[in-house]
Amino acid sequence: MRSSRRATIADVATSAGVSVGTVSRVLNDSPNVREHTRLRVTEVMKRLNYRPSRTAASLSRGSTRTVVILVPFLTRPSVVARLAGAIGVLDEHGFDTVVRNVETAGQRDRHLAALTTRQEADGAVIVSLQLTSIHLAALRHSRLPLTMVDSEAPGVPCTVVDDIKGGWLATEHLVKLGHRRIAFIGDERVGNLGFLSTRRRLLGYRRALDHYGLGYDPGLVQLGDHSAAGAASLATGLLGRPGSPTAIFAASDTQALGVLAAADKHGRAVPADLSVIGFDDLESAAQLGLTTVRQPLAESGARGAGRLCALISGQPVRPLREELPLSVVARTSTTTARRPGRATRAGPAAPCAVAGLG
Amino acid sequence: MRSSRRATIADVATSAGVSVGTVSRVLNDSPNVREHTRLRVTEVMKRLNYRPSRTAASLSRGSTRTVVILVPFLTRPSVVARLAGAIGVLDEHGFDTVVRNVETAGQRDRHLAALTTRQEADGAVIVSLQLTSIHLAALRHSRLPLTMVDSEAPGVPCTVVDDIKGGWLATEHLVKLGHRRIAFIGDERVGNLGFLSTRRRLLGYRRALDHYGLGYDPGLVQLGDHSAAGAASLATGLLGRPGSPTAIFAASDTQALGVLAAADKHGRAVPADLSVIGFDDLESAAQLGLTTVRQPLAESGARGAGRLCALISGQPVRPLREELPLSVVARTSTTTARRPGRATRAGPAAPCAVAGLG
DNA sequence: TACGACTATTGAATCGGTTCCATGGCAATA
DNA sequence: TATTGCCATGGAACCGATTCAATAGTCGTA
Repeated sequence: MRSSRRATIADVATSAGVSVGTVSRVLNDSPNVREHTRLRVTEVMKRLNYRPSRTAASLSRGSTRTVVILVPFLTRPSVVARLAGAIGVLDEHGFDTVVRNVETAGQRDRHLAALTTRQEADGAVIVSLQLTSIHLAALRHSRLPLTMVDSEAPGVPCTVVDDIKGGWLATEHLVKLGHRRIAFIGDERVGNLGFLSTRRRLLGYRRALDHYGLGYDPGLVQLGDHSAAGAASLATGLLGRPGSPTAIFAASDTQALGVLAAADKHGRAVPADLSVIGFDDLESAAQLGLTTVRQPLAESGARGAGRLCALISGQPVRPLREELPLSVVARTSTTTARRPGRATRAGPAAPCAVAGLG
Repeated sequence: MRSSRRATIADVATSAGVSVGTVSRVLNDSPNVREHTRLRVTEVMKRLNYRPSRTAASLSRGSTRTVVILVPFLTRPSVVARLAGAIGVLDEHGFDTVVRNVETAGQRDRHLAALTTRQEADGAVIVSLQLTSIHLAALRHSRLPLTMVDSEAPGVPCTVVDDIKGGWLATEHLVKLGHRRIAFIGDERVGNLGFLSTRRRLLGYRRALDHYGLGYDPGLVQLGDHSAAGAASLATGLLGRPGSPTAIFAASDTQALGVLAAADKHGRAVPADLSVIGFDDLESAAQLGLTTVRQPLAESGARGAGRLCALISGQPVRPLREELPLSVVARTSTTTARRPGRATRAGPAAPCAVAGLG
């Protein structure tokens, strides 16, 4: 009658009449085990309902085969896409992925502290979070293998896109369609959190306006929270007053969705009366016919994870800063601007799919 | 000159002139440490750049403070909502969450096997995955604390909704608006994976049709893949032929979104010419004015996680099977059916927000 | 027959904590 | 002053694997 406690490698060894070393070799598929021995051991393992302890293995091996990924605002579609890309690669490499979600500055600091003050994982991927120099110093000091995705820090391998260029591309797309009054709708950073990328897209927007000789009207730049609803109310504000824009660049597809809803509410047909361009190229963008700036979301996560695996196994990662491409995907939410005298009404102007704002 | 190897608890103990037991007590905030001693030890820890090993602690403590969550199709918004709910609760309880994503039957089996054949975590949450009796037997045999969310198995604490009732509610909503030709668009299960819930919603749909004396037309039931694009093409098929439905019930909001796009493409105004109801109540549903059957997604994950924590700490979880409520959220994508003679055109029929199908 | 080469296996040290038992010191009580 | 009890601490066993040096066994070859 076996005691109720779990069987250990020692129990298996005893029961099979071999040493623990041999059992360990069986567990790890070492070639140096006679077939006959291997069979006997596996059989005993089954009989004793033996389950090797990953913890014990980690301790003696000195590595956990676990990686932490730190993401802000897990539920945002763009974040999930990156996360899924990362988890897929890590899984292929035999790593478990611990996901830590950050929604407040407090959470961010707590999780970053955990990363540096405890020895928990073989490495970490940090997504879309900007680090202060204090955080960075602590991370460096901890010697934890680290990569970053969609944000960067000196000396840390990172995978990014050029958000300034992205802002430029979106704006340029609208300018070349003849738009002159182009608004920008984005999200504000709350509590020193949130995505830095909006700021950079805004910068690209301003540079493009400047480059094409269009004046910058601060009244056309509206920042709120990241939700579609937030963007919708900002757009409502823009569209409800005189001199409203003929085109809106939203800093994310999620916000562009809100803009579309607001346009609907105002009876502004898209794209005939209002052009809208987003950012990210989520699945729903394709679905809604939203013109957008595409960035490789899943791939960014995959690359960040892949580079971390390389780092952990001691391979060099180069280049330290890796930039993925952006491109405008033109769909049916943007078209040429109407001349002031309402001369042309160009481009496809399909009828309505959706009614009202929830 | 310290060697380059990490400082251990023994190093700290020696350097602070105390025993490892005392250092451990400091680490774990035991009250039985003199303030003076505590200070000295913490100071040495800082000086030596000491980072306690979570692995070693797990091994000697006998628990990992880690939980595995198994989810299918991580990128689906409904799944993410559940996941985020679960991670939030687990984090509050001090658990790390290892996320394993399942997209194929092979992955499912591999991950389930890992759960049962190795000792890796203190517990697991399984989301939306149907288990065979073999899986279940293995899980039982492994004695791993386990809860399920959005799927169930005998003897396992689970948190679910009544999908049959949900299907009924959606259909009833349409019937009561006067619709007689109501189509169902859902996703097929591929490779014995995918969500069982669609089947059950379809069942509810059939029962409601039957209850209200409407005949069942198999031609009005279309199953494809889960994507919005897939649903769009199914809807296109339905709308393009004679005797097309006046209302469509989509098994998820994602698919409803595709239906809306298809309606748009066909020049069918929603809701005037076609009513659409979805399922889940994602954020985008609210945004698009989509009528839908709401289920508490984040809460389901949170409850599954909470019940797992209780299970791990040895508390009883009751009831074993817990059902969360469903409700119809009426927005502007459904309205009363037009009489055959096109007499009335009731309900709000707002103009268009979006143009075309990507 | 003896030697070397190679393979399968043993046994013990090791990883870095937690926890329990024993102990010494100090204060309160008799 | 002796006894009781509590509190802070020391010391060692223990968690369950991996790994490495040492050993026993096998085979081929000179």
